Amino acid sequence: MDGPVSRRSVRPTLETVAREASVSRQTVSNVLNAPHLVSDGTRRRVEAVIARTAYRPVRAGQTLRTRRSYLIAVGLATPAEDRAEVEHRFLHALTERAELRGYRTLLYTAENDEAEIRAFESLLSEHDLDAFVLTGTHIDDERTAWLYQQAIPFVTFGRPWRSVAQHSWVDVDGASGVLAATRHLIGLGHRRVAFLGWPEGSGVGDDRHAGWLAACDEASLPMDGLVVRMENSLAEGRAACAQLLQSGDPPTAFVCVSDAVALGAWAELTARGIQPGQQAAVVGFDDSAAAALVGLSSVAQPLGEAAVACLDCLHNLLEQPAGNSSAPERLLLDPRLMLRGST
Amino acid sequence: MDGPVSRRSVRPTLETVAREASVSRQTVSNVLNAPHLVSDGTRRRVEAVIARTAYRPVRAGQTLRTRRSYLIAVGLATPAEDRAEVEHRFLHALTERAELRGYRTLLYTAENDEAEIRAFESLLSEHDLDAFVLTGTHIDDERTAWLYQQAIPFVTFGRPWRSVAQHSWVDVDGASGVLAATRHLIGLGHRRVAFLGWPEGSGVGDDRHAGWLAACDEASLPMDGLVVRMENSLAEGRAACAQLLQSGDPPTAFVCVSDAVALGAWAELTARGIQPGQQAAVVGFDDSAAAALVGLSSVAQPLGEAAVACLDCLHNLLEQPAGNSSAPERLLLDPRLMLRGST
DNA sequence: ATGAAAGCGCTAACAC
DNA sequence: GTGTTAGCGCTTTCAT
Repeated sequence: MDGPVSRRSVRPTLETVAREASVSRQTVSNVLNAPHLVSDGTRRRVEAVIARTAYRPVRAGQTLRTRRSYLIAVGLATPAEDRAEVEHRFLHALTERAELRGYRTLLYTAENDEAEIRAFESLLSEHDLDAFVLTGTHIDDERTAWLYQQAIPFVTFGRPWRSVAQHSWVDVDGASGVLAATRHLIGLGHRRVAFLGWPEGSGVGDDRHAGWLAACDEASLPMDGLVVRMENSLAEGRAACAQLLQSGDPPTAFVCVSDAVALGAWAELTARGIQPGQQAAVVGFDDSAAAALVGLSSVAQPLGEAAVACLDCLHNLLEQPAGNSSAPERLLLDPRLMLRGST
Repeated sequence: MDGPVSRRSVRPTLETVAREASVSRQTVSNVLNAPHLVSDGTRRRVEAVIARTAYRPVRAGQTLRTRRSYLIAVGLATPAEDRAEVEHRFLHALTERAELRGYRTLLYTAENDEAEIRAFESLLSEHDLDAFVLTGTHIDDERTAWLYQQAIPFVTFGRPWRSVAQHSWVDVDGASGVLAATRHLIGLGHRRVAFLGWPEGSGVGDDRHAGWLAACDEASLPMDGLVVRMENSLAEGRAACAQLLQSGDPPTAFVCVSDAVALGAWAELTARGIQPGQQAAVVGFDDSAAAALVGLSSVAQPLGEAAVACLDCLHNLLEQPAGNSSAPERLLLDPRLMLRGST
């Protein structure tokens, strides 16, 4: 096998291509960026040289000139046991689709809003980032306010919760997902359907709760004493399930705000010898690997679609003729109910 | 609140700073990149102006001149239920630590070696990537061969398995992790300790198997009929556990090659009314969220350390005076046994 | 120790 | 439709 060899052997530039095709550098540039300005003959001749020499424009030159980097920044959430999977799948879809459009995704980390804004500043001034994709939107989000104020292109995966900033966003309709799940359980004959949720006040949690509410309401099912709120953990989900089972008229189905909580309920049922899917039903949210592993039905977010939608939003912001800023887009995607053994 | 405002208001350049500090652009550049060449007085004066104007060098200019982008590319694995968590934690640590050293991480995706090499090419020629971090090394890895042949700086998280390419790598000592786990079980009094592993031939799986082998060997414990090999899934782990339990002299402990397999064993034991941690023991590998959720003991990879080590390797490759390529580094990190209820 | 000149690769603006 | 000129922000080289 050959040993290492310098990779700097031949590196065609615009100049090289121009010379070989007997045109000016500008014409080569036009073939690439504004082909309609070039006559067919010239265009083909230049394209042939480009293909033969495997010429590729150097981004740094373009960036220096145009202030566009074709780089999109994405924040990487601090590893909290629960978010990793969703984050990973979204990121993968986003990166893969961005590549198709000639963009690359750049990662950054930040512990809080303030740190994230500092990250924006340095990303912007150093690498001329074209746009940002934010996740984990929350009430009083300083990040979106800052970006909006600076007129920097961005989109959030997660709708704004009481935000002053006008911006494009993409989100998954949690209420609709939970509604579908609850309806399914009701259709199966369940008449006492419990909801294991997060404490009130988190936009996402309240949204999912609303879906359960709507389903029970439309079927005129009881709701009193069937809601338990807790932090997001298996242990708490398990305890909540136990608590409900001990009540006089226990539920037969458990709709859960997350897979962690649902797995807790699942564990409690199993421990009591109650087979999920037979004598009782459980549904989670997020379609995690663990859910698939134990056969837990769960509401799956369309992460690939969400990523594409985010890129569409950015496209509209970035490829817009300057000054002509169109209205922000809002897109709510429907999740999909993944049915497994637990229902 | 104020409406959006153009962010192009003031953008100090070297020129700006030079003028305000009454020095040449070159001196400002030296203050930043070679402070020892500048007299104390001048340096302080220039630094003051830099601070006041919040000047930051534009990477595109530097990159154009020096062919260094301060960008490190990392491949994002295709979402396979199992890898997401490890990948996410490694990526987070890598990005966070890279930022501290003035580097940013750029993501790319690729379905296979060939596609990944094409990604290298375009990343290199377009964005002048400084280095690559690869994961998921495997036998006959074309990626490392290519990078090595092109003399491009890179490091792998995962040791080379029969590779011709000489390169720096960082890996976690799976054998040592499983050895520690098995020893722990033996110390607890278990005399028939089973190993649930992957099919032979995967470097990683064989490595972990070797740890179990060594522990049983040193304690003169039986090994015959105590190994079951399977694909990585909960279902197969469960079946394997059931199969072993039905044998004449069933094992009392199960050392597993992954959390997925271990969770399968855990599920089978629970279903049979055998309490993991009481009448039987189970240990997994990777310290996944699911393991923490159900109280499964597991071997945890030191992902943060691994990320730092990868960056150290890259540092040595990148900051090296040209031509003076030091020998590749190899680093095997010890994992940590996370003890929970299942043992 | 500091400054001046040149040029990295590219495209905007304008001339023809 | 094509070429010429200028310059994006930075660092290398060389002169002082």
